[in-house]
Amino acid sequence: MNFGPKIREIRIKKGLSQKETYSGIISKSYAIEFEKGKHSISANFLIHVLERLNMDMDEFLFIYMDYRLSPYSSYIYRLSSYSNTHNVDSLHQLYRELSEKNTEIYRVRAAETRCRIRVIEQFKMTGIWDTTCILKEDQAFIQEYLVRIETWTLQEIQLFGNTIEFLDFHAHFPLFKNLSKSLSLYMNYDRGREIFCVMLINLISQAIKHQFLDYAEVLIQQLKLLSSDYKEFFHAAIARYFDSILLIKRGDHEQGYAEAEKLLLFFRELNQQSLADELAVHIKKVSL
DNA sequence: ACGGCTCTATGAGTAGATTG
DNA sequence: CAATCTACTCATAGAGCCGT
Repeated sequence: MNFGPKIREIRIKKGLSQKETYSGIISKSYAIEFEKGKHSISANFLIHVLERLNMDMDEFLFIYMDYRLSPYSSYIYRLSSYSNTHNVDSLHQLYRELSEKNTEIYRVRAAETRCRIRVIEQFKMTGIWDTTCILKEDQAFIQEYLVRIETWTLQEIQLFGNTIEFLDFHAHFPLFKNLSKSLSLYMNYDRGREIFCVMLINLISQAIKHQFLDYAEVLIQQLKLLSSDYKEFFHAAIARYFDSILLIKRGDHEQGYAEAEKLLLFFRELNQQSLADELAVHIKKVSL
C-alpha cells in the first residue's frame, strides 16, 4: 500500500507545507518521494505524519479506501443489517460471496451467515426463534475455531458475541473466561468497549434463558461498568432491562414488569423495533 | 527565502550462492 | 549442513538545483 499520494492530497487541501508536515519525522527528500508514491514509510512515521494532519489511522484508512468500509466492517455491517431486517435473499448473496474465498476465517464467516439464514428462515415459517435448527457442522466449526484462540482480537470477540446463541451453552463459560483477560486492555478504547458490551448483552441473554441468574447478575454488573459513559447509555439501558428481568424471575413481578415494559417502550420510541422484539422474548418466557 | 524537487550515499536487512 | 559471502532492496539523510 502506498499512502503518499493520498497524504499529499489531504495535506494540500489543508494548506500545509511539506516542511510543516514532515520536519522532524522524515527527511524532505524522502517525503517528496513518499508523496510521489515511489516508496512507503514505516507505520510509526505515518502515525506522526497523520498527527500533523489532525487525523488518526482509522479515519485515514477510511479516506484512503474512498470513504468505504474495510472488508471486515462491510461484512459486519451487511450481516447485521440483513439479519435485523430478516432479508434472507441478501444473506444468501452474502453467503455465496463468503463461500468463494477459501481461507479459514471466511469459512467461519460463511458458517455464521448460514446459521443466521437458517434461524431466520425457520422464524419466518413458524414464528418461533429457535437456534437448534442450525447445521451441526456450522456450530462445530465456529466453536472449534473459538476454542483454539489463545489471544483474542476484537474481531474474534465480536465473532463470539455474534454467535453465542448458536454455540453450546456450556462452551460459553470457558470461552468467556479466556477472552475476559483482554477486557481491561480494551477498557479505554471506544470500539473495544462497544464490542465487549454487545458480547456481554448476548451472553447475559443466554444466561437468563438457561436460568443462570447469579451468573447473569455478575455479567450485568460488568456491562454497567463498561457503559458508564453517556455515549453508552443505550447499553446501560439494556443492562437496566436485564435487571428488571431478574426481578421478575426472582419473584418481584410488579416492579419487574413495570420497569421492563417502560424500557421496551423506550427502545421502540428510538426505532429499535427488532431489538425490542428480541428482548421482549424474556418477558414472554417468564409469563408463560 | 521558501517550497518542491533530483541525485547520491549509507546502513540495515535478507535471499541466494558458495565454501568448508 | 552450517557458516560465510555477495548482491540486492528498503528506508533514510543530505547536498544542491529550480522556480516563484
